Amino acid sequence: MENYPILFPYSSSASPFSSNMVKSHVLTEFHGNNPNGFLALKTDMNVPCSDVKSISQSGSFGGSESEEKSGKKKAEKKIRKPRYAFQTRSQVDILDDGYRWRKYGQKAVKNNKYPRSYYRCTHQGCTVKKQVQRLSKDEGIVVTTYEGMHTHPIEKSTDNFEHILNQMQIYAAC
DNA sequence: CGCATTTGACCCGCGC
DNA sequence: GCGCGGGTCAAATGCG
Repeated sequence: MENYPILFPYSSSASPFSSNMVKSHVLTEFHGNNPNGFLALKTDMNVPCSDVKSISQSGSFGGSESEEKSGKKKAEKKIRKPRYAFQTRSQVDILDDGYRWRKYGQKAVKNNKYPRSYYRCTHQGCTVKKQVQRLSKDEGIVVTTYEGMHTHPIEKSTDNFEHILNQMQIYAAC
């Protein structure tokens, strides 16, 4: 597996942010552009929550709520799901937000030498999806696109205070 | 043993 | 009607 040069010495496979090392790393990254440390994350979100733009293509995107993927008997595919794009500066594209994600696909993007990863929330009934893509132009830029909203509590273990702090700030941004 | 990840195949919408 | 691009599924594999 072609991993990234950044390795997590901690065994927390699901908690990239669990290590203070990562924290300081991210902090440093953000600090480069924002003097607010973690708060910079929100500042770094050039695309606020109001950036709900309609996705005119990919009907499958809007059909994950309660419809199957039959793709032939869809009556209300007009409801486009909002997409939230977060552009962050990080070497790691696995930006853990506290939820459990299961990767279900990976595709290479045109005009991009890096593949795009598709993740899905493993929570039952939760249809939230997210995709992570990094720009080939700037490998330090990672675009995380969230789709849908979580209707369940975060199931992250509380072994990370920094993580929770981070979460609160993210929510506060919205 | 259970679950997350991987990777190729398949499917669908759109443009030509 | 075919080809392309993008998205998702699903079986196999690896790992904790």
